[in-house]
Amino acid sequence: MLDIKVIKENPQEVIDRLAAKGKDAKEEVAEILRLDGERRALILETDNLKAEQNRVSKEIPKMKKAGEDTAPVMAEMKRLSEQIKENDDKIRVVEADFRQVMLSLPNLPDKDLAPGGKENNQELRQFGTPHVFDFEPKNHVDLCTDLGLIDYDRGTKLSGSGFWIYRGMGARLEWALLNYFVETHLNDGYEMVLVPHMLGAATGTVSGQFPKFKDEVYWIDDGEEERSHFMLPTAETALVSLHMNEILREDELPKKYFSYTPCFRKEAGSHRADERGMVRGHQFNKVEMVQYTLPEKSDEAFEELVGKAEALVKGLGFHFRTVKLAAEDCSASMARTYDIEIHIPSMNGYKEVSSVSNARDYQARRGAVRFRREATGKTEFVHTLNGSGLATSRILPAIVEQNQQKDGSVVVPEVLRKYLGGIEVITKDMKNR
RNA sequence: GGAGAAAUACCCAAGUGGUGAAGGGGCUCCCCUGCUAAGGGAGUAGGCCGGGUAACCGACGCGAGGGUUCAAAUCCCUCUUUCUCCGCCA
Repeated sequence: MLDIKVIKENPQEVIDRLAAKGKDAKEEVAEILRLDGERRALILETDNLKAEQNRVSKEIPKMKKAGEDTAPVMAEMKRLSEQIKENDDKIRVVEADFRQVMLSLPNLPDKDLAPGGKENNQELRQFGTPHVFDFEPKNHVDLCTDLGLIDYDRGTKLSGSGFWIYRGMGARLEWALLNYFVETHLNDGYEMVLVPHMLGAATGTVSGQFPKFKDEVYWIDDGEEERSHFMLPTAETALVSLHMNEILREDELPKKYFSYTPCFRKEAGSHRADERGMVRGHQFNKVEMVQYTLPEKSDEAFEELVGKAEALVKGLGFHFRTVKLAAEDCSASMARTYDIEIHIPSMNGYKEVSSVSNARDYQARRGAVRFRREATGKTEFVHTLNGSGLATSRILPAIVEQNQQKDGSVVVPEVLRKYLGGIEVITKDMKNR
């Protein structure tokens, strides 16, 4: 949610900055200003009526004690009471409308972002060089099938298209990756948090996935939406809501968390021929990092998160590039996002393995996550940041494709070997182990 | 899943329709006491919203949301959470 003060003071700037994100907010901004004016006028009028009501209410017991006739006052108060009720109803409607429009506006992109979409993304840096093969490399679907790492057919049998099963060395490799991520984050001083995989609707609103993306998550039960649960699409949704409606102490910040969860997404209509295998499924494993910081410290925290994600990819020995997303390619809640992309030979291109974002105070406003500034005693909104560290669903395909050898075996990245009992190469004869 | 009880500030807790939501602990400041302990005094209810340059004023505020009433912590309804008991169960 944006700050109403900023919208009021400089509506044109808000419109201009949202335009960079491909959002024409002219109508919404006008509507917000109109509703805000209406709201304030109603509140002013009604507060005065209530002040009058409170004042007279205190007189009534005194009058009764003095034996005065209170009937005329009561009649007057009855009218006042009805007027107040009527106004309160109006305020409720206006505030609900106001909130709805406010929630629908995306976050302002940082000023240094290129406007427009993907085509304006800017590569910041590269690490390493793309792998070169002296034989015809196989794609990860064939490799995973041949090596018995992934059982696509039975995944489909169990749950339909978009699901797969990790088996034997495949499951162990997946688990090794998760262990590698967990251990790294622990060493960096992040708190490990295991969250519920089914979340209440409010969490989706805080992180900014709702109301826009309600149709992209799996809902568990019918009935009233506020009481329904959905399968979490990313641990960000849970971690960013952890301190909803709390006032944190300044010295508690920054809070650094990470979570491992499966992530569940409908991915409706996003199937593409070049995304075979494990690149896009309805369920995938991810370790997610989240920080809550002081506003003036969020840029620093952002660089830390990007550095951590890069270090994980580097540790696996991958060539990657870090890309600064153009305004329109950032998701609605985010002020800035860097993607880390690795090369997947069979896809002839780079695929995102981590996305690190700074939401600034946008999510904190939606969730009322505040801290008390010691110097002033006042509350302020925290900044929230998140980054994948990492999602395995694209790392495992990259490992098997980039580390494949001519005979179809796959070299295990060195950092993972200690989690695999020292195994250095995965071969066909390891099936079902 | 069923029955009962509960939810008031940092903690404990009083308060069943009427002017400022008791009291205690803790915390902060002051006094006294040669240190300590003890004692005395004062302060300590939040957050949001509205008006105002500000001091300040007003509205709201007793788990949440509605309702009854001139007036609700208090009465009614719905929901949430916690505790106790019963049932079911990996």
